[in-house]
Amino acid sequence: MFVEQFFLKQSKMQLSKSEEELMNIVWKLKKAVMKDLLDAYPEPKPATTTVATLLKRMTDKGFVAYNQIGRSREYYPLVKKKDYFSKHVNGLIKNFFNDSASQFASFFAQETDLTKTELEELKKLIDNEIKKK
Amino acid sequence: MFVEQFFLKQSKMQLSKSEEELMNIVWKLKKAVMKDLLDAYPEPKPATTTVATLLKRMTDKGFVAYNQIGRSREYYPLVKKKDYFSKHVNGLIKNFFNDSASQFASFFAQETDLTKTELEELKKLIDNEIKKK
DNA sequence: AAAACAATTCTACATTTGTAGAATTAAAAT
DNA sequence: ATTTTAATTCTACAAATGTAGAATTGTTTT
Repeated sequence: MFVEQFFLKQSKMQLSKSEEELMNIVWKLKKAVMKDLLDAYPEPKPATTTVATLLKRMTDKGFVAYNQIGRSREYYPLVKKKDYFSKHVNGLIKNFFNDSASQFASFFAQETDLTKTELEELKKLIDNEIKKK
Repeated sequence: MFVEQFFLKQSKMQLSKSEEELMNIVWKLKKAVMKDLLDAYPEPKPATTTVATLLKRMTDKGFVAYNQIGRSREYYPLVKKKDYFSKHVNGLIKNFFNDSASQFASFFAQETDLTKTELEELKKLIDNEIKKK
């Protein structure tokens, strides 16, 4: 395989559903050893080896790394949730809304059930953003 | 396999990436035979058989159906884009924002690069939503 | 009619994903 | 020191996904 292709693949790679679930735990805990991760899982918890496999794959994909602490490892995220998310949402937007964020926004405002208060807050927030521009 | 499990699976089932891409085309065209679908694909187009496989899987999953027109089929979506989407976005929200739509909203407002004009429009839209409540 | 085209079905196969047992090893608790 | 616990690595395997060739069969063109 060519090196360039390798890197392309690398950057393209994304987490699978269950990796995402685990990633979420990692983000929440910030730093965690196997036990912490397992504890954070809701019932029914997966087998330790399952989590280990996922962590390995996520490490290979460059989403987490770890510090060796004795014989165990303290895992931590390599990508910020925010960044991961932006990409994700932008993918959605690109895929379904002809790359138009505003189209998505209006969809979102209409289709999600935000309460009046939440909407008010959102409005405030947007006002702030407008001021920044 | 138990019937209940079957239905559970059914409802849980979702489209894969490339199925999603195709679904998007189906939504856009509303009704389309193989040729139309292939034409709508950007270069490099997949093999006809690839699309056929995807359509088969999507049909099995209950996302598209078709009318037999002579030799070929006229495919059409069984789920509305909007519905598919809501679920999708709600999944995102649940997964990453502790199920808080407003948290997602604020993330969205801050992290997506909407222009000033778009933000203004969004604000108007939100105002409308507020009035509806 | 012969050739070219369109669509479908079958078969196939490499990768990726979900899940976890077995074996090993070190550390912690009794 | 012996047992228990925690973590890791190795191996495995079924299901899902991405992709498409081969074969077949009508349909349309030339």
